[in-house]
Amino acid sequence: MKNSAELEIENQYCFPIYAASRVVTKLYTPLLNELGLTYPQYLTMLVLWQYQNLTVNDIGSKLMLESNTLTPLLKRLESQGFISRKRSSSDERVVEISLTEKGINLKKKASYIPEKLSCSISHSGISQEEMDQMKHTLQKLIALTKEHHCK
Amino acid sequence: MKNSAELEIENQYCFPIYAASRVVTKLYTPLLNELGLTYPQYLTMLVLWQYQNLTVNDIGSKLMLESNTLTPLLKRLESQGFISRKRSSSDERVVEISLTEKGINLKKKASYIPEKLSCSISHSGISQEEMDQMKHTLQKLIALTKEHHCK
DNA sequence: ACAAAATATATCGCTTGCGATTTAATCTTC
DNA sequence: GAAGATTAAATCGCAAGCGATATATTTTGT
Repeated sequence: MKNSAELEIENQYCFPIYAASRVVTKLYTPLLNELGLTYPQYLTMLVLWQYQNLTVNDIGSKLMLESNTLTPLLKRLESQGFISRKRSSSDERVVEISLTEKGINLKKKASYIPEKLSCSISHSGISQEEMDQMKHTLQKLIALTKEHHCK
Repeated sequence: MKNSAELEIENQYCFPIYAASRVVTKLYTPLLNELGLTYPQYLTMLVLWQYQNLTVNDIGSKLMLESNTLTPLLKRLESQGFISRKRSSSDERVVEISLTEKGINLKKKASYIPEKLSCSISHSGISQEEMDQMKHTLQKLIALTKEHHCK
């Protein structure tokens, strides 16, 4: 079997993104367990804390998720009592998501999470500058969604 | 509601990793569909093409996955005829994974994938240097798995 | 005004990913 | 060499994630 370096796992550029994504989720997990949230649920709460009232589509465009993922996730947040879901009266296709009192209060409990996470990350020896640079590069990658393909 | 910048989605450092990971998977998907593989299955095949014979644990340590994820995935690769699974005779706890003829042949069909992907990525305007830098940072993050926590 | 297109959400079926536990085999230690 | 610890896979249950499709509503074009 030919040994092509391009197919070696160590030479993959995308594998570290996949692996790091799972590592990050695991860093969040113990913190989020205390709030009763998963990581995608936490991201959803983040945008709701920031914008208060959003439609399913609004949330989806901020998180790059669609209704096939969000609808069940939002139903779980609803059954936990953090949000409420209501059909818009002006457009019956739209479901408006809003925070309940319990959902609003959760923000206080979540406020220390970013700090805890930066603490964890600082142990990896990644500087703020490095983190900013990485974020910038990742955002270029993310922008690829809106485009074309190579044949 | 207090508006703490740290909880704003745009200021999250980990969200881009999560989002980029899904973007990358979507870039691979049309290419891998032609081979009949998913992205995690492709990663598994990569390490098998490189090392030929590995145990479930070996694959897991290279991909940072455990048997609860790998066992079903490997059974799917087996039912597709790409690999075979056999209990080790020297240690009956161990399952040895090896490539079938069909699995070996798949490597040829996969050989053009890295090139196609770099083509896609080059459209994002990310330089090779930038990609290397990002990989390096991500690997530091990944190394956090092996550690400690912040209280 | 009415048919067709577009839009928003939901549903279905499948694969991943993982925490927790189980089962079976091997290793340690006495 | 038997008891207890360790190890390797597998199993279970659940939440994501997503392609494909369905359903309902609104918009558009004529």
